[in-house]
Amino acid sequence: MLKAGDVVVMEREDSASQYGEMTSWDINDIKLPQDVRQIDWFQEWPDSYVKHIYSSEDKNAQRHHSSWAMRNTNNHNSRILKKSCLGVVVCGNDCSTLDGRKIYLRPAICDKARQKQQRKCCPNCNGPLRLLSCRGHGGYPVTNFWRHEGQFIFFQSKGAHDHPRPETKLEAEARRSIQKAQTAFSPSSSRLKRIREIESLTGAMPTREALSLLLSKPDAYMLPADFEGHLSKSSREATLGSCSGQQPYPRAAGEDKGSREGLTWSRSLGLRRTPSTGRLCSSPAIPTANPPCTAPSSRRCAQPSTQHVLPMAKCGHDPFRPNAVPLGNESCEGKFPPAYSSSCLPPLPYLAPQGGPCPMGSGAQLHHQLLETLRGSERDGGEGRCHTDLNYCNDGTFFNLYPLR
DNA sequence: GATTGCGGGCGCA
DNA sequence: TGCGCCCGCAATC
Repeated sequence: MLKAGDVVVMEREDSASQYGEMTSWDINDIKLPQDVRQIDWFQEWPDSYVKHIYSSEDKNAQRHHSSWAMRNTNNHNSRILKKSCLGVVVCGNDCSTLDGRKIYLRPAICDKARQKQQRKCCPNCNGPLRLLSCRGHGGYPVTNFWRHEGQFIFFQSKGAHDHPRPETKLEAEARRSIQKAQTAFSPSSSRLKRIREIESLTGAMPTREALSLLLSKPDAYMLPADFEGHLSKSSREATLGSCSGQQPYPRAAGEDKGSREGLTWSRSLGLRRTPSTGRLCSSPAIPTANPPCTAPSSRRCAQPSTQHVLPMAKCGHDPFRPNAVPLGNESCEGKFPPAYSSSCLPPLPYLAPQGGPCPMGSGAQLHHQLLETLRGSERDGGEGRCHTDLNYCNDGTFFNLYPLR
């Protein structure tokens, strides 16, 4: 089996796909090449007519993973797995956040779940959601083919996506989890009720803890255990899957434009910072009002959360030509090491705080308090826990997951 | 509940 | 025959 440092040379060329593109094999060939000199780095966002050869030990390749929303398609060939792109779910009102970001949700893979998803409303403006189908392959969805052959997994993509990138699977999962958590901990949650009861019974000012709960958004950060577990799990999975497998896969620089791009956009969701302070850029991202949409802000903020918003004009991104983004654009990219991809670090959803300006000063204080609380629980939780989450906190990302108002 | 893989079946070119 | 698509099922998370 292939391992890092094995016979197979894994050159970190700018274009790991070059070899794949240059090869003459086709996924339908009876016999695929086995004298592979170079395997490719896993591509999260394969686009256009590309071919890749992955190691059979590549976890992502094993799972036929793609950050595009790909559904299984029956090609009546058990040797070749075929998947077709579902496109992206956009806001029917074509709304944007104040800073010009668009809503690009990940279509549910399951048909039923997708239909259900389309009955839901835009997390930004409460408008209808619309599925933007992929027509990048001669009017048909882009198709991806996977074929396991010996030590390698052959990948072939046909068609160029003619739509923006949806949120990644991790982002979508996080969004669902947060929505779930917010539903479970609505303002009428028992915890808040209890605080109010205590307050009314004692007639005293709320305790510091209770104050924190009241001033901040209790239902935004008082998460159920399973939610925390979910995020941790996602972190672990992503780390195991993409970063710490048998092969210490750093991403191939150039060819990984797509992944970097996804990274960039993901970062821009949760890691916006003011350039000067390095803190989170709170104001532009806060949809205190949303002219294009008429939905009440309370509704927006009721499920703020996790809208997947992509930078448009601000970062000069054209979602249809994402690869045109200059790498290392600090204004758009986060501070994570480039070796990390969005599948390494669970992309964090952007949480739109409830209307009005966000008091960063007191927010930071409460945030610090929250961190201390979490650190305590982290210590209580034992050694086995993933510490990445706290790193997120330190990185400020936690602000976006758990907005303070 | 959602995802994923598989396979039967249908229509079309 | 190849392709796209729909559907249902089972396993898994």
